[in-house]
Amino acid sequence: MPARTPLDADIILAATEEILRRHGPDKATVVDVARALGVSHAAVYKHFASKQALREAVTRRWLDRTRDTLAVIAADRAVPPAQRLRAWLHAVLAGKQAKIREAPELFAAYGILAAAHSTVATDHVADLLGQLTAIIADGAADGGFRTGDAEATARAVFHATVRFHHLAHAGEWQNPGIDTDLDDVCSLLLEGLQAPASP
Amino acid sequence: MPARTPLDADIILAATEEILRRHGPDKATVVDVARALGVSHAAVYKHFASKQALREAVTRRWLDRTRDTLAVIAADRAVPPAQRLRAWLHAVLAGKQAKIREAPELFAAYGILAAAHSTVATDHVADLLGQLTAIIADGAADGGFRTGDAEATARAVFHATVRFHHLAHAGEWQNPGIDTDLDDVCSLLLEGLQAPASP
DNA sequence: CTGGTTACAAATATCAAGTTCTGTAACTTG
DNA sequence: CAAGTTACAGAACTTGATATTTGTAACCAG
Repeated sequence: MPARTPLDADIILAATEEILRRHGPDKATVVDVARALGVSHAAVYKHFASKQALREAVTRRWLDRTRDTLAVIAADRAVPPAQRLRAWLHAVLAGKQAKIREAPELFAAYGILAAAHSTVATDHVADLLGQLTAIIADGAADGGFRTGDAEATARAVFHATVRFHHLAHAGEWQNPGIDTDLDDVCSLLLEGLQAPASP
Repeated sequence: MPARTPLDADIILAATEEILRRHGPDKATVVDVARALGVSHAAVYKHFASKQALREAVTRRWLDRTRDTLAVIAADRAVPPAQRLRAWLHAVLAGKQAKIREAPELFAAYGILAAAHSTVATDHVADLLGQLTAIIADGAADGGFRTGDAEATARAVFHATVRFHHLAHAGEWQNPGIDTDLDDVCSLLLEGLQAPASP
């Protein structure tokens, strides 16, 4: 019996996200997703080539929402670049803390994906690096940042703040001192970026 | 039949390290260690309270050797603090790369220990932080570092270089660009430390 | 021919059995 | 009694039979 509901990619993604949220990434099967939609599991394979592809699509959608939120902060010319950099880095951390709190299962799914070397993870990092580069380029233009290559500098800042955004350190984000720690690293980096001249 | 060999803690530790090296941390049992020494496994328990304690003792010995090597670099007053800081951070990375290359099984054992929240890991970090603090204190005294609290600054530097010493990032230490990456972060941090005045 | 179905092979996961390992205790010997 | 032994209970690991899941193919309705 066909034509119960139309069943397109979006509906499948929403259902998958729900199943993932409920069952967690290890126990969520595509049979579960199909059952939730009232179709056979082969039907979802008409829309997604593999379980891996389905997982990636869900995670990508989820990460893109984060990216868009952060983009607003990164592009806000009203805030001076130094302050904006600090705010952006704190927002990255706060966003991930919120994700863990609200959807630990989805967060775990992202971890599995990252470990599997999916492009979803590297693409997301590239997006964030782009935003960081924009902030630093702004700072070089009018905020007193002394930097030749904004992209290389962005990479260095990203590497120096790995503890505050890389999944491997998610456990430390619960520490009460984590925001102070980030502030301290920010201060050190901003000092370096804003230094009038190098010896 | 007693009194074949004396059997003290050191002999057991050496045998354990050998077994660990050969079998890896998951497959190495205390029965294996005892067999290698030609005694019953209960004999080992006369010297170490538990398998966990035995593993910790082996790892602690191993890490202490690293600590001592790095201490030489940290304490070398002949090298100016800025350069010494850079050299020390590179030595930390190089040391871990060498460990992975030469004794991946022992390295894995350390990872298991760290995950189990053993004090061995936190003690080692404390040791390294102490060395870093000493370098920065030297820099504050005579190397042109502008820092109020050497210990807090050391912590910030340690956090900012997490990618280059935390086990979670061991996979990235194979990347060809890793040394350049560390250099770039070092430069940024040193710029911050040496900045003549903050805005 | 789009959007679904059922049916099936291969890869994976689960579970209950037997086995090995950890840790303790009671025992032996110089 | 120091330095070991054997013996044993419970926890943790194999192992292999069974069940689920993934992914594909051949088939059907509008």
